[in-house]
Amino acid sequence: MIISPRFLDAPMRDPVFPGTGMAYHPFHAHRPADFPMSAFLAAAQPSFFPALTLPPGALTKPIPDHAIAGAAEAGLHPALSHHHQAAHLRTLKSLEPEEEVEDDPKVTLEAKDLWDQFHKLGTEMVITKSGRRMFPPFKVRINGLDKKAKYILLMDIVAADDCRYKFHNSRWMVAGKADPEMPKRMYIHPDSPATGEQWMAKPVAFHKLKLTNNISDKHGFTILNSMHKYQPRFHIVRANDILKLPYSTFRTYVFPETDFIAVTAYQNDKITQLKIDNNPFAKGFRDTGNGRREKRKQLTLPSLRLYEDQCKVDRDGGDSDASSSEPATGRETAHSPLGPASSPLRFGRPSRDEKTLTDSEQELDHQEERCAGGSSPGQDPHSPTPFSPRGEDRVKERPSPEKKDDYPESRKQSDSVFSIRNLEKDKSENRHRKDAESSKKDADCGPLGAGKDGFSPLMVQTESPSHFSAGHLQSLALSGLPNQQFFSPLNTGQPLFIHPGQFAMAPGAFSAMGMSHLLASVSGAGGLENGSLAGQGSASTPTPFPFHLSQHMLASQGIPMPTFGGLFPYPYTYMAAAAAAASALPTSTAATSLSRNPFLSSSRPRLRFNPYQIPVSIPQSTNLLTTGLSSTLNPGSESSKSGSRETSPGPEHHNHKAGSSQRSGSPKGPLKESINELQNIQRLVSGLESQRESSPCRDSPK
Amino acid sequence: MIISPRFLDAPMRDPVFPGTGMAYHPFHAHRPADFPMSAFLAAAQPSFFPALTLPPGALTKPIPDHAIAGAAEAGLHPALSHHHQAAHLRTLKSLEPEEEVEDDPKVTLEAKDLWDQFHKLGTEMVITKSGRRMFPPFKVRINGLDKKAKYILLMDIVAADDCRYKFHNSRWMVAGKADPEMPKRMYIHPDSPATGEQWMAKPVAFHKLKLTNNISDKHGFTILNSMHKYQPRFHIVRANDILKLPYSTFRTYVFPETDFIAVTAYQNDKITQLKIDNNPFAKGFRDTGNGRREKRKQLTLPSLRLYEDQCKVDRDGGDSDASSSEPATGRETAHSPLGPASSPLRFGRPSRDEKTLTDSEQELDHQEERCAGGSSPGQDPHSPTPFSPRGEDRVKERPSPEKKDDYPESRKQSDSVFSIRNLEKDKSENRHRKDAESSKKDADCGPLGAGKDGFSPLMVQTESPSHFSAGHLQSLALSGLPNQQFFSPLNTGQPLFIHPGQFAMAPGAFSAMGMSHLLASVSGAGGLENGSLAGQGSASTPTPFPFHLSQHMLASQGIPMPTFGGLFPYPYTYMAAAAAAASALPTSTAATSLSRNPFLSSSRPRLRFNPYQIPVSIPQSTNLLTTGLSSTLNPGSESSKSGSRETSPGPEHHNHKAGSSQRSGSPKGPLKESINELQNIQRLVSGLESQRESSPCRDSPK
DNA sequence: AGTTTTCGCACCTAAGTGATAAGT
DNA sequence: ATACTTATCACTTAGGTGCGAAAA
Repeated sequence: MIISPRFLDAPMRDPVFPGTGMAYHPFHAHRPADFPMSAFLAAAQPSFFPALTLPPGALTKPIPDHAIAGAAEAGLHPALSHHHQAAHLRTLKSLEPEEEVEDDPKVTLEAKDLWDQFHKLGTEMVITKSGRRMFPPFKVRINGLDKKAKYILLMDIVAADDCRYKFHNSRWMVAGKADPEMPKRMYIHPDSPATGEQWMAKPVAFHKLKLTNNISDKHGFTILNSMHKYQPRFHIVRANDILKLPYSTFRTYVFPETDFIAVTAYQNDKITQLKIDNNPFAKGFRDTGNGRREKRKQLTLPSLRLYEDQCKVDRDGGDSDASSSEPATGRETAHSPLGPASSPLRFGRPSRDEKTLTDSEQELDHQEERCAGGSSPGQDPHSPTPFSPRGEDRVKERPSPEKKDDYPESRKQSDSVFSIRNLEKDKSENRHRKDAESSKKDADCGPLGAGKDGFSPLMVQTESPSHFSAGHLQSLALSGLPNQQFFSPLNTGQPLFIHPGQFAMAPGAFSAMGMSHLLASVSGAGGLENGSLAGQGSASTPTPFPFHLSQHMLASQGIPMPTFGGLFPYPYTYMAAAAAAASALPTSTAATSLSRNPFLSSSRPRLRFNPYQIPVSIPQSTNLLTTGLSSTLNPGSESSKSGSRETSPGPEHHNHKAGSSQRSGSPKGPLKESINELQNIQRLVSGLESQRESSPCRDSPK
Repeated sequence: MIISPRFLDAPMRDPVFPGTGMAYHPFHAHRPADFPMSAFLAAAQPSFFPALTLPPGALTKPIPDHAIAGAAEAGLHPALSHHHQAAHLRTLKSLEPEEEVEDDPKVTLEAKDLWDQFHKLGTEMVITKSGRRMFPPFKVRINGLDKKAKYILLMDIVAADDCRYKFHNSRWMVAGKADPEMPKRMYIHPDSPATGEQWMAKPVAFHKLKLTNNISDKHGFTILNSMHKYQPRFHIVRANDILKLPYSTFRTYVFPETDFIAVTAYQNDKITQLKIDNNPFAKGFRDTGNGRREKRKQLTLPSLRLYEDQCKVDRDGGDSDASSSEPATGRETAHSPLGPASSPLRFGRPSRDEKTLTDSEQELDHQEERCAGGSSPGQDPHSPTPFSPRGEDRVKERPSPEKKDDYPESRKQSDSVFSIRNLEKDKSENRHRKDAESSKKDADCGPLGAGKDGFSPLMVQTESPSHFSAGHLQSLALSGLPNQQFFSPLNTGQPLFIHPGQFAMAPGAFSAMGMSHLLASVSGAGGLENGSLAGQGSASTPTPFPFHLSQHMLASQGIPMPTFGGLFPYPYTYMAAAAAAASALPTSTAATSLSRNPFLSSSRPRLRFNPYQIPVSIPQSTNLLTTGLSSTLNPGSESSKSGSRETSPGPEHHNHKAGSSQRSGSPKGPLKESINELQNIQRLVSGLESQRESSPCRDSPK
């Protein structure tokens, strides 16, 4: 009743793309044409649209016949899609309907070296009332999509743990339990939906996503709690319409090096300086003898390669999310002849810093400390050097700080992918990197050593049957790659029990280009607020209850839902909460994707889910479920190895702190039951035990 | 053989929306699901997308059930689109599939008064190598769409006549025959496709369209010839996918007051000053006692209401085409509580300046002069006053120059529509407006009198059967509203024989939001390049030949096709060239829509067409066909009256210079034949004689 | 008293604008 | 020399940054 066993005993296919370190997820699902459509809202109005841009040369390639297929997908009758191809002009393959080509997305983080530099220091992101961008821009390069299929790309930011932090004695410390979560919002990339070919053409940037601490934000910005740690996530959904989002498979990627602590004012001067040195908009604060830079001191590092220098290479083909004002952050597209200026090191054979997994797990008992240390190693000494040399060797060459020449490397996406493969295979080594050496020194080594630590995205793929019972909670395993000082797997097992309707989009995203309908909400099964778990009652039936959103505003970035509770007085089917993150997957290579877990990666049937929580009565309760199933890969586990867990709960992982189950704060009476149900499901799905009752953060460790 | 008679004797429905002056075009066409898809290209890549923005509050309205219908349109099975509506939440109407609701688009030009001010002086648009926006931004307000249906909105700029101009003695003079046309590009509004509701929510702006004189432009900008006169056109296409564009019905609207002469440097100081005074980006050049403004002299008009003042009212809900950098041009949206600051006068009962038609026609022999006078009345004295008072009376009141208060007026779109109706009925009057009084005086009166001259858009609607033979050339009649000094009907009968594939979009428009496929080209029938007219041979058969575009680049604004010729070595079916413009329609009110012509406006079968030329071997030859059928409304002709022309050639119009048939420069040997064929077709279709062999512009009249 | 948040500010990028002077 | 074109410039809007003082 809780969960159909078919999800568990489905035959598993090779979950791992051979040698890539990326999850291999053949996609055969047909567009859910036969899926009951339920509650969808489409009231967006075109407005204020910065226009979309296609880079020169985008169409230069021979005409893809998939265009035709695409036409069919777009609503044309397939039979009408291909006629009389001018044979002499055709440079393309076949005219057959070409149904549902399998895809196998491989995602790499752009500017990984920059992210690593920040991560070493404990990344901080300023959140303001008016909304603030993330500075190291979240940008990914994608491969392995079905060129003809349409995809919707999304991003969200979830709590990385259950702690509140404070910056004390120049380092981040846990300062208690997390505050109530803010309403979650899913940011839909404004280009969505677009074809795989389009997405793969250049790095996909999410510059338009803005962070705010304004709980009553009306722009659709992502609302965060200051002094809390967060983990951005990236989702790929194969769907040609936003309306299908709730019923589609989400493939989720997590890059542990992109976690950060939200702040209203920078705490760590090194972070500040790193931002100033790399963010072109902060150029005015650089120590270029202009005076007036008191606070900056000696932090400026002469040899530090500035991020903006890497960028600006590709002026023409901006990033896909680039808006008019994204000076340098989006410049290193592979599309450009100069190629992505972003982390060249990143593409080299990744140094294998894997295996830290085991070590990380051993740190379980230091929960609080780990919470703090995870992102603020500013003071911690781990020598980063050991790895960089090797990685560099395999790469063309270590690019000079002043490089603009990463073109050769950037151009080869295959290279980057390849590096990932190697990563996967090298996981036997475990290296501890000295965390940032204080002040300038660490900055120097950053681009080199830090650039190629073995971080890889963790991937989770779920497929939600429309009548998904209870919701399969999946945990997003974070590849807690022991980059340098990777304290331990993050408690990324954030409760992902978010209202499915919480989608946010870039300005205008919904209104135009096929996104015209506003997905105000999605249907959910079972009335959670009534105390019944979604998986029960109507939840198990494929008859979702459509519901209308009485959304109060349409923001430039999305459709913020009013806070949970009271908004959805009627029962609805939720597809499933996405995986709360499993605790960090220590193996860097294996960490690339949760899908390696045979269970999760089984190509079909997959789980569909909305990576959000089921709406609950009160905002605080949104985090009811902490994923007990931190389906982390065992250290050193090979892709093939993961297959052993197929239908059984699988090997429990040792990371105790993985999913912190149900926060004490939120679960209400009736919800408890639901939670238990969900947890059971989780266990089944993930094959991991979900015990952890206590919050990982007892209180301030100090 | 040339053209199927069914187009001619189709029963006509009331072509005119009662009292609106707008064409009434009931739309029952089903999305061409059964239309043979042929050559389509879909290779766009997401890139550099300024994000789209949805204004806060866009979703505030009750959830539209059409959202569901929209979902069905988007590719979902209709049967699956509506389920279990949560009755208690539903504020909407019915759940029925709601198929194909008729629409009746009414389009009004935004900031008409500003346009009029410029037009009086002879609008000049700077074109640069790097691309330049139009200053009075082309912006329209739309009504009467099917809220649930999806539409693609387009804009293009076609030659207004066949002349080359020079600015001599402070006035524009014809200086010979037009230079070879540049490759045409169709600009697709980046928000396309979007629902009628979305388009109607606020004025639709085309700010992102850029003009250039760089023939090798790689951005997709619209390429124009300097010193030539052009006429922007606006198109509404009911289609939910760009791929269907070539097979869809184009409803074309022409606003005569938006014509302009392309220049590389301003010639008329008054134009310069008007731009400076109204364009916020040129604020730095205003005579605000800053000194350094030598050339500006006394042109600054104290009482002149600045365009930018009108704008800025609606900060939040930007225009639909507004990008990040569109300071003031797109601010007067009706969406805003303050309402559109744009021409309030425009909405009043339009003054009936009609009837000038006859007069204009009488000026036929002064072709050269008319060419010149049409847009450069700077020196010509025609008293504008006669009309303005009346128009003002009907309007609320003449807004004060410093008004910000047009909110009350702007808010009532119904008003604007109503005014148009009146316009239509008032066409019996013909008024000559004094052209701009020289220097400041005219500027003063501009906002008043000029603001409400009877300009209305001309509308042409065609429906192209996929197997459209030869192509039905339709002429776009320009309502040569004798605003002030409307010299005469413009030779808007520009050859619209453009390659159907010449579409340009705003940056990224193609890549995302459902526009992901790039429409690189469309199919055409018959091998034009082979010397056979499209209407012949395969043209008459419904089997279009798909062809692939070997386009060399994808520009930010579109997919520029390589210049005509050599690109499409294979035969293809072209849908039909859109109307070359009929010469000016003197009647202002009648001019609102060509559809009033019974022939053109017959609701079904309508003609489908691509408002572009069939590709020809050489760029110059693109203008092979000058529309012989300048289907202009006869002066004072009522909508019902136009019905007489239905199948017969109809009353020939007196405007000799209307369609200048085949330019001497381009037509090559084999093309000649095709041209003749097309001309014949034109005659049949338009019921107008297409004689005029000689170019309207003999040479410099002076 | 200490920490965190807010606000205005100066400084930046990005891009639209006409003037000007130099080309053609 | 004329007439038009081009590049550079100063100036603008719009918006992203961190600073620093003030507020909470």
